[in-house]
Amino acid sequence: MDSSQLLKGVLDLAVLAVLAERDSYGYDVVRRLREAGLEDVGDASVYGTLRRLFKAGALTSYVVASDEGPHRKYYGLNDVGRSLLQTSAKTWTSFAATMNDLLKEVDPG
Amino acid sequence: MDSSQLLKGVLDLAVLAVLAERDSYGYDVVRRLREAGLEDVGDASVYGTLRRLFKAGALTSYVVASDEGPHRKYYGLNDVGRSLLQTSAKTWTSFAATMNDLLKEVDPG
DNA sequence: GGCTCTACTGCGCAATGCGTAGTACTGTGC
DNA sequence: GCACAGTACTACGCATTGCGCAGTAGAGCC
Repeated sequence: MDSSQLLKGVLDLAVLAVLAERDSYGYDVVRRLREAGLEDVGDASVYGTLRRLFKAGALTSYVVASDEGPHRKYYGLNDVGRSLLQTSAKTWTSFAATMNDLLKEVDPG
Repeated sequence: MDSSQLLKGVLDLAVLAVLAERDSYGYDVVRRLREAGLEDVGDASVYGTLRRLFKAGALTSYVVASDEGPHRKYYGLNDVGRSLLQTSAKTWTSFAATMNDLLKEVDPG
């Protein structure tokens, strides 16, 4: 199975999770997700997700000048985002539990 | 988050898992997935997945007449399917672990 | 001046789950 | 006999969303 498909519907959650820790900008979110283990995440996917979440009203946004390159567009969670994160996390956890249940009878050994 | 998106890339795995238990036909796979907790899975998605997996050479197929309705197209795992199931399960498990890691710092408690 | 790293945007594509309609067989109730 | 529900499958088109790639642009290094 192409692991990239697994991100569908979960990248939002992953992005919200890293933003919950602290405000961040696109390039940095990509780095942090990859460090967390999502090594194959595409940068365009993350930027797209940030834009989508912002458009959906879940994020605040502000621009900060940088010493080592172009300006950075920081994003942070607002109340909508925090609440979205909580409900999404619950949905994910319960879904993952269901899948693990389905799979446990499959264990090869 | 729309929980339907969570199925992306995972429905294959779920279908393979129920077929691993025993051979089954589309209508029955839908029922078993819903009983397992995937209540929102659409029937067309399952039929589509079965056709896709069959076309990919992961399933065998045979038709059986039924007493209580139209014929049933049974599907079962072959070697390719079993191996696909094993690798997909591993990929999923590791991915889920990564996500749980990301989320554990988010816990509202 | 060209190269790399940083940082973001936009375009179009591919995968896949879903809604809906359609076909068709069996059994039940009138 | 006929309408209807339950069973069982197929086909068409849509929406979502992650990705590849190209493009723009600033800062530092050679």
